[in-house]
Order: sequence, then C-alpha cells, then structure tokens
Amino acid sequence: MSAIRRSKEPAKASNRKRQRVPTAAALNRRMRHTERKRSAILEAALATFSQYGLHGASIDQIASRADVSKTNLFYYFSNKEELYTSVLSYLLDLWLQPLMAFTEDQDPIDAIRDYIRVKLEFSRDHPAESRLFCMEVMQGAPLLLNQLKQPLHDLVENKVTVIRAWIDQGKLAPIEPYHLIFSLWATTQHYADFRVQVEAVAGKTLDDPDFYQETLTSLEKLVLDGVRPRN
Amino acid sequence: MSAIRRSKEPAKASNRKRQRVPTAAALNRRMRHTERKRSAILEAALATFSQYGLHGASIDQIASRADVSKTNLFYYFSNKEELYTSVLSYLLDLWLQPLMAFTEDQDPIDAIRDYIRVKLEFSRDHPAESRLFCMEVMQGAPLLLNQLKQPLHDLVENKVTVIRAWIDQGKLAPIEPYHLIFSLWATTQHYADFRVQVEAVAGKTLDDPDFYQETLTSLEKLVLDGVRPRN
DNA sequence: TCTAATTCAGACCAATTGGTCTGAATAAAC
DNA sequence: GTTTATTCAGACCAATTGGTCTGAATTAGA
Repeated sequence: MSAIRRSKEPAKASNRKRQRVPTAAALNRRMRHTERKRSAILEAALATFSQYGLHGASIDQIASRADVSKTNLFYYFSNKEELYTSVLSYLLDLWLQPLMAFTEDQDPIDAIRDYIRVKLEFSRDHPAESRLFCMEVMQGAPLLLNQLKQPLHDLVENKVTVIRAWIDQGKLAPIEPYHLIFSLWATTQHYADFRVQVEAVAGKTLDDPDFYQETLTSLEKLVLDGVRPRN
Repeated sequence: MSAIRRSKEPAKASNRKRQRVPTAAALNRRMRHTERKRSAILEAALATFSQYGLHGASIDQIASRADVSKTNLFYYFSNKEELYTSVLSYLLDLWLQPLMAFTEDQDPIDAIRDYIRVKLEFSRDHPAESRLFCMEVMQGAPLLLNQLKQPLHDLVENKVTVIRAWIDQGKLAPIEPYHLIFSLWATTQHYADFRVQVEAVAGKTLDDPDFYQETLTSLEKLVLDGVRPRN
C-alpha cells in the first residue's frame, strides 16, 4: 500500500543551526522506512474503518491493530480525518483502474469476460477495500465525491462510447451501456460487500477456490448468455 | 411503519391504588397514538442511521428529526441499541418479502421479470432501508445475523429448489441458482445503495420516471437475454 | 560520539454523547 | 375535578474518544 497524500511530513529538517546533509542513500532508507510505517498504519486503518465505519472506529483501535503507539500514529497522520481520506484516495485509484482496460479494438465479449474476472479477483483479494468504498459512497461520499465525481464521470463516459461502438458494429446486443456497467459493478462487488450474507446463504465465500470458480463461471454465463433457455 | 419489538411499553397501568379501567375505545386510541409516535421516531432513526451509521448518528439528531424531545424519545425506546435493532428487524421483514413470491408453477421468465420489478421498486421507494440493510450486512451484521441467518438460509434454499426444477424442466438455462439470486439482489439494490455514484455517472436516479423505466428494461433484457448479439 | 528522527507510555484535556433525573405543563380519559 | 399518560426543557453525569503534551528511550546516520 502506498500513500498518496500526506500533509504531515516526518523527517522535516530543522533549518536553524548548521545542519547535517544526509546522504542520498540514507534519505532513501528513511523514505522507505517511512513508507512502510505509513502503509502499516493505513492498512490497519482500512481494516478497521471498513468494519466499523469512520465514527465507529477509534484511533486507539487502529493504532493497536497497526502495532504502533497512538503518539506514533499521530506522528504520521495529523488527525483522524486525514488518515481516513488517505485510505480513501488510495483505494479510489485501486477501484478505478480495472475499467480503463476497455478499448474499442477488443472483442467485447472478451473484454467483458476479462472485466468480470478482474473485478471478482478484486472482491476476493481486497474485500475490505470494496466495503469501505461501498460504505463511503452509500453515505453520500461526503469526503470522496469531489475527487470521485469528475474522473469517474469522464472515465465512464469514455467507456460508454466504446460500448456504443460495439453495439453499432453488431458485436454486442443493444443494451444501455450505463446499466451494463452498473450491473457488472454490482454483481462482482456483491461478493465482497455482502460477504456475510453470501456465506449465510451459500455457506461459502470467494476464498474457497471452487466457489470462486463457480461464481466466475456463473456471472460470465449470466451476463453473456442470459437465463433464457437455448433450444 | 409499524413497530415489531418493544421492550419499553408506555401506558403501563400503575397497579397500586384503585385503578380506573379504560374503555376499549380509549385503549384503542391510545395504541394508535403510541404507534404513530413510535413510527415517526423509527422513521427518523432509519433515515439518520442509514446516512451516518449506528455510531455516526446521535440520539439528539434523531430526536430533532422526528420532532420530539430526547426525553420523549427515551420514553418510547429504552436506549440507542433498542432503537437501532427495532429499525433493523422492521426492515428485515420488508427485505425478505419479495423473494417469497417465487413458486414453481410460475413461468420462470415471468417470475424473474416480476422479481426485478419489485426489487427495483423497493430501491426506488425505500432507498434508506436498502442502504441501512447494506450497511449492517457489510459490517458483519453483528446485530442482525442471528435473526437473519436461519430464515434467509431457509428461504433461499427453498427458492433454489424452485429454480433447479425450472432448469430441469428446460424452462431456464442451466445457471447456478445461488448466483442468479445474488445477481438479482446486487443489480437491483445497486441503484439504491450506490445512488450518489449512479447520479454522478448517469446524472439521474430512479426518482426520474424515464430513468426508472430505462433501468427496468435494461436489467430485464440483460438478465433474460444476456449481452451476446442475436443473429 | 553527537545529532536528529523515531518511538513509547502515560498523563491529561476538552468535546461529544448516551442516558438519567427533575419538575412542571398539557392532554386525555374518566 | 381527578387521575394518568404524555411531553418538554434543561440540568446533569459518566464514559468514550480525538488529540496534546511531557519526558524519556532508542535508533540511525554523520
């Protein structure tokens, strides 16, 4: 996990008095150390926020989960909200990436199949990220909407065009592109966001390789072929 | 909105001293009044909890939204958790209902079409309920899982059997029933739970009748026909 | 060795908030 | 008119918690 925004830089040089100039190698090591520490904290924050929400999670909880002292946590992040938004903007990037792969020169069926796979892998490998994203959006994304709105809108707009082109070329059934995208998001994320419900109902989660494969196959089939019987 | 559980009964008769026996009509009026008041509070609680979460919502906030004093709120609900679980168990009922309609004697295509419509109507008319349910499940459903697990499991088990029968009769493409159900839940609830995202992307919500119709048509088409081009 | 960065435990503070208590006003039912 | 249920404002309490401060220990780099 790599930090994206930071407002509180550790290792700021005190510039009064004659200062020592650290070597490049040392600076590098410091940076790596700082990054690792920040990452550990961010990871703990992610897990905790995604389970309890912004208000339900306490700094003490996060600090102890990250195995650092509260003092040390505040050494890296100036306050709770900065910690929270750091986590959010990190995962926003992660969340947006897969969609970018859609390009017009692909075969749409392949592109959609790939997209389902990538998103389902994300749900399996990053369920906490998926849930925190969901939670934030669900609450109206008060801290994310500004960052989210424009890039997301533009990206989707772009992909809608691609999908329309596919439809015009007869490579795809005429379906409203927005809803296709929403459906792909919804179905794949469901297995992360509603994990406990899936488990309560089906008795399994994506962590089970067989269940993962079954899910992937079912979603592909459902989206690509629908449920109407073939004769 | 009708209350389901209550642990703090107002209007309890003080049984020392010679008590007056209220007439049936009076009792009835009292009950109705109590119900209305409880409902108003529950409604405010639902709206507030669904936006801010259990911890993010404050009693003061809820009371003022329901237009009652904090004292009065505690006159009807003994504490925050009871208020929260009252809201939850109310909406659990609401949430489970639509699925019961699936029966083997129906035509599966009709049944699925109907189900999509009913669930999408729910997303349009009860978005706060949908979001609160989502939020609770996402956090591991600590207060709902016990109530949820058994009935949900049984209900779904039942419907899975129905779907398998349809498949065996050749009325439905061979799809894993669990995943069909999950996909129907996911796609329809998405429009309530990710409302702000849908709005950011498509510029519209289900409140817009045209958009609602477009969504309904798209989901029906997608699930029933898939996206592969027909020749 | 000297300096600066990092880390910690723990005391502490102030704001929020769930919840109680008081005491009084009002409305409803008889 | 009398009783009982309902309602309120507001004081109040105790727990939680975000965040600060201190002072000291440790580590890394020069």
